[in-house]
Amino acid sequence: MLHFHNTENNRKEPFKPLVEGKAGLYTCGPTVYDYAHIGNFRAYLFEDVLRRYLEFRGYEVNHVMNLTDVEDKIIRRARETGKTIYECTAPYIDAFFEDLDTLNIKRANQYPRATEHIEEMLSMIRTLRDKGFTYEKDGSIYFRIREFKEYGRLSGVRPEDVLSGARIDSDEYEKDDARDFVLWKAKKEGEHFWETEFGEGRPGWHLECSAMSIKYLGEQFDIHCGGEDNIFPHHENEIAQSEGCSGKKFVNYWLHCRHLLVDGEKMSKSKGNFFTLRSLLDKGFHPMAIRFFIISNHYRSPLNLTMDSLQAAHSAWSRIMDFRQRVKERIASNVEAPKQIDLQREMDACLTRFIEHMDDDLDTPRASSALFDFIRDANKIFDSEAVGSKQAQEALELLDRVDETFGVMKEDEALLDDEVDQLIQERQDARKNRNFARADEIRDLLAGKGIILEDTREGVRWKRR
RNA sequence: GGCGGCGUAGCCAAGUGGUAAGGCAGAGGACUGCAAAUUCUCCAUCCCCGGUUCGAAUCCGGGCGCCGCCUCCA
Repeated sequence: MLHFHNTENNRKEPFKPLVEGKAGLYTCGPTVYDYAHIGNFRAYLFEDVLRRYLEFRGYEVNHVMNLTDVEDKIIRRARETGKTIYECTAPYIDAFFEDLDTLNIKRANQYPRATEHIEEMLSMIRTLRDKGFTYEKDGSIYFRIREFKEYGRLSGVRPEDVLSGARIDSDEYEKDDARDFVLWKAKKEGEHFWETEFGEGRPGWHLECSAMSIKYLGEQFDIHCGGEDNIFPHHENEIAQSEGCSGKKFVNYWLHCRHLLVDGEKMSKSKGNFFTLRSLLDKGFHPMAIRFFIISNHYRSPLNLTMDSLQAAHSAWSRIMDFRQRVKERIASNVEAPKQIDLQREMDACLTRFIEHMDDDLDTPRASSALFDFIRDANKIFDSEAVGSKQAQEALELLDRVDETFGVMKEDEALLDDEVDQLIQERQDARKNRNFARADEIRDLLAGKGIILEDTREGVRWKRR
């Protein structure tokens, strides 16, 4: 039985979807004013694993991720550069989707954009106004949290505590109460705006997620995710708005991932520990190693990224890929052999443990240990030469089954240029003639090009890096 | 100040009452022309102090240390 840790009550609960066999999933997406950083991708990877595992478990998932394409920083940049907000965000939207592909993140069913859902947001404001949740001040519309009795249900932040915080900053917009949040922001001079019944302005950030999730998933849906920093105030405010409108329970399961740290500290540009996916790739890290590093840690634990930990993840990932390669070679060899009962038992155990651990709030670290245990035991059996092609095929199917969720076993295009191909041939000839000096010379040369050679009984095998 | 989380081997990281998964790194052995890959062996008593219990990394209390949120930052 699948269980999730629900932020709302801080407990693990069995997952019961609203509709049998289906799962509605909303995940807070990027603000597209810059390249997403690796911390953002931790959240998207966690959500990808969640979505993949739900599908693995037979759920039909409707996954919606928003693109925040209008907010203060975007508007500021547009004003500074003289471009439209759409011109400012377009390149980063493209980059975002490229990065998703790089990390083998499955596409959501919908990527609604804030700018295309202004009407839905206005409609919510209208309803909230009619129900007495809002007030207007200087052209902006605010949500009065006092009117929503359950405010604080998700985060545990009690309204009366918010004010005691030392860092309340409300100088930009005047509110009745610093704890209230804005639904509609009056435009300032030179800013992008929409002409509406509430005046010229733009939507507040929290509103878009409520409007779009309700539009695509309904007033009630199963799962809503984001990074831990979204718990308060963003998701707390979403609940207030959404439930204020509908009068119904908005979301049944709130899942949040902890932050990714770099060298033990929160990423920030000023500390110089700020990485985009692209900058890590430039340092030579393999995208699948980055993916494995992130998904093989538990999503509710802080994750500390260091160059060493990425390197270690690469080694671990290589172990998986080396084994997979070995299995594929065995399949291709067309060897007949009686079925290995031991291997069958290990395969069954691997899948059983994998499911058991993933069912337990997506315990990917333990799920991966089930995989590694299998790889070790299977390698041992393969060493004995006792596995036939047919059973190797079954082993490959098991790996693929696991990878439906992990998504780390994406292979590189297996292309070698002619020069490298010739060098490998030349080295094989040299080895035959026992000219090991030349053979080693070539191996070192190729290593310098990032190509690693392994001499196996079946012949030479190569891989990158 | 308020809310929440964490502290397990050199590093990463599971494990929430019965005598510590897994990965990386390291040492040694097997295999190999040498490597690589693979495999075998070795490598912790769980921040500190009390308490509960037949029994605690796991529960309770108190410390110490670290982190996040309370700013439209996943």
